[in-house]
Amino acid sequence: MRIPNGSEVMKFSKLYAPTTKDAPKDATLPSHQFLVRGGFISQVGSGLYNFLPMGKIVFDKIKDVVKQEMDETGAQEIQMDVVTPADLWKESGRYDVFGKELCRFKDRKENEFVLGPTHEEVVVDIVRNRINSYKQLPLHLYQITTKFRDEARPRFGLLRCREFTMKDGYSFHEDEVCMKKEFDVMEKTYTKIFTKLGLDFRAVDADSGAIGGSGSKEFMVLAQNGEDDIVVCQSCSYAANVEAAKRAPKTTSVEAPVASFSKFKTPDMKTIADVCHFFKADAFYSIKAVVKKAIYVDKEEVIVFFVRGNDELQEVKALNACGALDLADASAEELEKVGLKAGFIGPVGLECVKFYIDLELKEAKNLICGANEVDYHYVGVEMFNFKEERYADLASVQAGDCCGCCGASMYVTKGIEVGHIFQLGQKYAKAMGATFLDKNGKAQPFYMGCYGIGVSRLVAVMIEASHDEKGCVWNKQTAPYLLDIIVSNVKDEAQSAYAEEIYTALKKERLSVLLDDRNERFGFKMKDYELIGLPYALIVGKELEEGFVEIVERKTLEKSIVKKEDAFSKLKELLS
RNA sequence: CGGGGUGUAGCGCAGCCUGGCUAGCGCGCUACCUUGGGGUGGUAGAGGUCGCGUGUUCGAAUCACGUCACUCCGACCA
Repeated sequence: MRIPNGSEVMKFSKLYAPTTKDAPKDATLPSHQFLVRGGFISQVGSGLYNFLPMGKIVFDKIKDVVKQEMDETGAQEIQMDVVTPADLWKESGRYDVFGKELCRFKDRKENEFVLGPTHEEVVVDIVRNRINSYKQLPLHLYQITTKFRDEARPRFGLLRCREFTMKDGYSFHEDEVCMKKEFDVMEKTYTKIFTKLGLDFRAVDADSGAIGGSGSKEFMVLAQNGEDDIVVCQSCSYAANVEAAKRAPKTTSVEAPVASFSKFKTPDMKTIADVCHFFKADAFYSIKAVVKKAIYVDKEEVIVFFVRGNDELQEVKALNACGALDLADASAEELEKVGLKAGFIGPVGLECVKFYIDLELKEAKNLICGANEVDYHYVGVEMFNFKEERYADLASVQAGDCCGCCGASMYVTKGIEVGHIFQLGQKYAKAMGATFLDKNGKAQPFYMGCYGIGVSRLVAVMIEASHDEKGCVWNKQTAPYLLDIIVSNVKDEAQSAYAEEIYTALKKERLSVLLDDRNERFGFKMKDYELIGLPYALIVGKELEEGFVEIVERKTLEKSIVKKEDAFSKLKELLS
């Protein structure tokens, strides 16, 4: 039963929480195992999960935190349809761009629809022709609803589902300054939300992917099992997703292989290691060629990306540089077809394909690179005379690289994305013809921002961030109940009566408690308690005869013995 | 999308290679007894279109082909 302040009380004998000893065999992550074993969620199909009663309570609690903070900023909650006419997606141009993750279908009249993976198009449709003056701006609308993305490979339980719940907000502004202001408000708001949830997180610079726009920041919960690599500075506050990370230009103390420009025979030396060994040069002074097949809406094209020999290509950066929809590995045949000599590719004199060069190679000297001729390399290469547009940030920042802000060493860690905020600019408003009249009476496309939080994912993140080998360790903010009253032996009337009494008293105080009144053995109930992981337990057992009960803290599993008449006030203090 | 694997009771699995008794085991479930501070012990039970389809065969969970679902590694992923 849900009592008025939003907390819950329940008797375990009535609770639908099918706990199990065994986890599904595909559950590899703690959050997946414990949420299934603890009876919070159940899988219904690939990437599709049901929320059982306790999972639903946790979900609602997280949702409440998000909603409260959003409302605080003046954003207004709405609800958009999950089913969206495909025409809107064609208008924005994303119908072709979004790829197979966008689930498309037709109704009985053969009209095309999509299941919304995000709602920029719909929200623009909501405001266009209705907001028509700068006087009506800014405006921020948000929703907390179902999204569907047909993931290529759903996995990790709630962390990578096909159907999931997200809080997505969209703001409209008359100019960039106002948009940026809201962006900052959202950064602060998200910080409040994740702090309230008790998570260890960082706001990091990010790539904006298929959503588009210029500035974007991701909120990453630091967790070993994260899917994203984050670059973090050891000394200053700089942190970024590796897809967008910047660094101070790489340097080396190793002496340069000074030489005048010339061509050398390098038989069968196809790797950086081979070539550098041959010339006795550090890989820093070589140029690595990475060949990719870029996929565009209407064509495919082989493109070469050049980075330093001791760097790696960052694929997302490469993708952004060439503006393709996707990059795939190029096959040996494809290289041959366009005239590339695998193992001997270099930027000098390269004319048969489009290519990009990492920014850090600009104006570099004394380099070694392929001569675009089998078994030959150039030495003494100087990077001049390439067109400006050839240069782009392409290299992947690695652990040990120096921070671009303060120069200190940076390290790489794993994170789980729980929020992402974007400055969209006029991208969608322009594409969809959504304008307002500015102060000068001129029609302008809206400036937009968009802000997402993975609400259902957070249910799993809470556990990923807080568990032990026995099960979940919920904090008070998100626990399904705050306390489990464990009756050691329900056949002992004194124990049952005492437990019932304290349960009723706490219920009156509107504290969220669970009473384990099941006719099960003590060990069985304790295992369930530890698995479910409520913040506290009250054990009503054999010491009751002597006038004592025990309070257990889940986090430490420490037990403290208290007099039975002191338990109520002690618990009231702990749970409030 | 590329490469593997699996599908037999609610869950976890054996049986399949080498076709043939009534398809088993553990956990869970039901009833009774037992026990009552760490998933107690016992007795008796219930529960299965062997994913689906076609084929081979006297006979298919077992072999072949097809199909669907789930899943693992990788790629991908607001």
